[in-house]
Amino acid sequence: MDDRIAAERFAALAHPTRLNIFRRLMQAGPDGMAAGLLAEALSVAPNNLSAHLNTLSHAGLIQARREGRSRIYAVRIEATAATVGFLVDECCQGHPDVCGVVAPRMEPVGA
Amino acid sequence: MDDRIAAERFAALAHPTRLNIFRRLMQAGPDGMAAGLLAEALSVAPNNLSAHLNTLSHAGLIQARREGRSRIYAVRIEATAATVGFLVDECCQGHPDVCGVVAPRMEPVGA
DNA sequence: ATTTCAATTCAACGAAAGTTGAACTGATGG
DNA sequence: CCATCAGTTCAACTTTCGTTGAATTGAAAT
Repeated sequence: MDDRIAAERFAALAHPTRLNIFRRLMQAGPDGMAAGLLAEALSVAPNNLSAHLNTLSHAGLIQARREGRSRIYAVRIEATAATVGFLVDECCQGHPDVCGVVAPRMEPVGA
Repeated sequence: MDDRIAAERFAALAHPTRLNIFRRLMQAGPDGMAAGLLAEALSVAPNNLSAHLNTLSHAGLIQARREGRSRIYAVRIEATAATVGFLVDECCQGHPDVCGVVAPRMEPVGA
């Protein structure tokens, strides 16, 4: 992944409100969540929320679809995974032990 | 980890130059690297670099020590690991498969 | 057609981040 | 003590970000 894209994605996550939005959308799963519900759940003004959603969208971390008069937002899983992967790769350079935090609980299927 | 701290750390990484600094310091390992060498390696003006190092420092991602007239910077591994962990936890909420991307090549021992 | 609801867009403002060049601190060597 | 080298700090400026309230789009219902 390009450094600039990575930086843009970190920037998108670098705000408490957006981090909350992201978390909620992650909890919501692939079906996503309407903007209005997000606004209410997080007590954010709708126009304000729109701006934040736009930032996350532009960074490629989320995606919107229309449904009736609502707009449903959902996390873009591949992009998110790639971002995690990028950070992990950065971290592991020369120090794989750092990444131990990521997948320490994995058990071989046959165990 | 507190959301605000996480956001601050993402913000610290949300800049191409700082991302490069961070990567170099990761490569350098626990011994770290002098500010001057970093400045030369990354072609960044020393005062500018100082500002970025300060941002990363304040976010807790790196640490400085004095050595002669140089100042040596090194990554704070625990903090870095915690940050990766935070992001992974966020991502896995309700969708553990996302984290699969991190370690997709793992083969069950018995397979 | 008009009203209503969901959400975004716009213009304007204040606050924060990034950059630049000059001045400064602190350690080393003559 | 004076010069020098490493690095930081400072003040000024520009750019970008975040927030606010009002106006707008687009879909649904009457």
